[in-house]
Amino acid sequence: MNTQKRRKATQIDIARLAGVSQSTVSLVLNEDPSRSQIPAATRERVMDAVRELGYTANPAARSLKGGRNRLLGLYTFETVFPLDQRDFYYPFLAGVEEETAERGYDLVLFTSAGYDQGRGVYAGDVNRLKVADGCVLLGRHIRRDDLERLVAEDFPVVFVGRRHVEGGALSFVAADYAAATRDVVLRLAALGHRRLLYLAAGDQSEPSQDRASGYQEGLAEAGVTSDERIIEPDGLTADRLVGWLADGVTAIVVEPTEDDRVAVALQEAAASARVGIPEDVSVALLGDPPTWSASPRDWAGFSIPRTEMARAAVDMLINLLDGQAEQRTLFLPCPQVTGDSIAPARVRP
Amino acid sequence: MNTQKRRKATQIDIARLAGVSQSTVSLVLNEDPSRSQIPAATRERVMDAVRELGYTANPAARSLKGGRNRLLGLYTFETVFPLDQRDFYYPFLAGVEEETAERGYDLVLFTSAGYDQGRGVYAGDVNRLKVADGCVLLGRHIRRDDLERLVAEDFPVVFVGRRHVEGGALSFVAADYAAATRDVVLRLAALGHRRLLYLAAGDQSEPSQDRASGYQEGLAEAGVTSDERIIEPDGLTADRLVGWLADGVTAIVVEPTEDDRVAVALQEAAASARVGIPEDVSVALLGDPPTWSASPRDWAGFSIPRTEMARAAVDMLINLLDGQAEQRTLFLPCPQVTGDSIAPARVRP
DNA sequence: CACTGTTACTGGTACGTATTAGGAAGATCC
DNA sequence: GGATCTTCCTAATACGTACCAGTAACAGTG
Repeated sequence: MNTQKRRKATQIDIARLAGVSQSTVSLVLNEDPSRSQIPAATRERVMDAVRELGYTANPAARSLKGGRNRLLGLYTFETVFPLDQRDFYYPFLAGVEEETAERGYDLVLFTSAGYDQGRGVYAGDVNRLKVADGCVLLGRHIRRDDLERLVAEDFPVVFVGRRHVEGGALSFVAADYAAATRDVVLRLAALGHRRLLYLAAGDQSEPSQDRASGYQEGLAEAGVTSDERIIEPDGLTADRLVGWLADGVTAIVVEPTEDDRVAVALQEAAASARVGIPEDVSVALLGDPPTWSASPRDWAGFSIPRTEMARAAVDMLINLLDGQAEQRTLFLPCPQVTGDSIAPARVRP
Repeated sequence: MNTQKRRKATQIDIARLAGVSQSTVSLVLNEDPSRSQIPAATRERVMDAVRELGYTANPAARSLKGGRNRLLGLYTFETVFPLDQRDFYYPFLAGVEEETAERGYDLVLFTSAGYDQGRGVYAGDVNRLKVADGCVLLGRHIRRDDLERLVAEDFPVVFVGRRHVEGGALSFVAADYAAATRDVVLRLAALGHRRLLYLAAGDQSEPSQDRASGYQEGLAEAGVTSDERIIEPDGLTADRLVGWLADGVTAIVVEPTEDDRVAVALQEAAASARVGIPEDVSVALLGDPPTWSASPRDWAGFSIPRTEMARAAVDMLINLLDGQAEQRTLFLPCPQVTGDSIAPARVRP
């Protein structure tokens, strides 16, 4: 049946069998059949040979010729499949995968797993990502130096999320946290809240900055003058919650953290202090709610269009590759979520 | 700073910059540094040039030449990130990713997304997988023809799960469903059950076959002669359940399906018929329980070592690549799960 | 019959890498 | 001072494909 040597059939084998040249085989296989220069008879002969030998083109050779791989990279600064954070990453991954597939590319997964063993972006001064035509970047705990170096090398790269780099030329697709946060503040103001509390994560990442500036913007716009801004790492106790309410706070705006511990702690504090949400205090979440919470609820706030961000990033990357654009930044709107955790401010006695 | 022309640097560029030949560059990059023929001085010069130009090997050229990419493929016959099945696939993906990363490979994700648009393994006669050194395969709804073609081409491939192919030479890492199912039957027999009901999915996939044969084996070994084997697509009603019990069935063995509808339907039927599990009937699940069930419970049965399977598959694939083995099949044991859904058979009145 | 045009192909080369065979220069030995 | 051996490097080639330039054969035209 088959030859002993299991070498793969090449166009040359086809050519020999069909009694034509390799060039002719290539033409038959690639030329548009409708307006071809190859007559039907020859075409048939070649295709018969193709079928007989079970020929399939070698993509390596093909892309070697074309200069492109049709491979897109996905580099994550954290492990791609962290079981405890799957809900956070899943939509991003799904979006990247879908868009990549639709565009006819394949995806190379890079992880910084084993960074200490030299498996970051640069493995021994060599940029691993370069096996791909370009790369989508993702992750909360980024390495600034890696990013800067990538940008300096100007390897085509798009970050999912706003990230700033000294050189200044990092393309990204981000969620418009500023606008969404401002809108949350306006919603609360419209409900009569005049004294807000902002529970921030306390880091200086770009997403935090964007939310903070949107918050300020909202305060100014709504004419809400009173404002407490508190960085709360852990000690979010029932006592403190009660204290804030006594101070006149009627609504709390919570920035989500990686493990959502602030939101969860707040919920627990409220429960143990018998403070009703939203009866006694309104709570808005600046992002998606924790899905793994023991007592899930329908938080008001906004949601992050993760899948769309990822798809847009892939789209942008491919445009970069095609030379359609130099460097771009794109902000996607975050839909407001109505939820049931905010209510009109109670008239103070 | 950077060249205007954004062509990727090649070994020839390095060679020119370092004042050596392309061959020398290749030697420096590939030769084992310890016992190399290239003196340290030259080596340094070349490496400096490599760093300066940010050179990375072109994987297409490399694999065209027959060399290695350090890229492993992961081909899934379904989309990799289907949100509704995430719990099924997640452990596999995690296992593949971990093992791949640990071995110093990167992962290329191939998806059949848009199979209808001609994006299977063979997109227009091109075996896309070939950009990788080898490939791990995964999925429930496989395409036999694609598999056969892959095996015929003898591209290095390992399936996660037992799959049979006409040619007969498909390597795989599978869960030992037969042994695990036999053990489940023996457990039930030890509890005094003499009349079992087997709810099978009704397809002829290899996993189904393995479970079925293990079931028969268990029956024979335990001397349980009475046995009902029923294919139940949908109409699993409370009435039928009651009927089975009236017939003397004391235990039900359920084969999991993709959407776990059989298990869920059984649970609902039992609830509405006020049949207690395990008081009135014991139920064992031949696989992991549905995680998204409305009323989750601790099913007895066995669990599928998904992550281990995936890791073992990657390991096997790398061994194949290194020429350590020709073709291998490996069965991993499935740990029995005690659960609370089985109990001693009630003595019949 | 010389001419132009068309049809149906083929030769040759480039893509970037790995590898083999071998060459030039110097060192070592007698 | 030749012979032999090392050391360090290069030329050449192969991998499989795509595509350009070209050619041989033949048909049509005047």
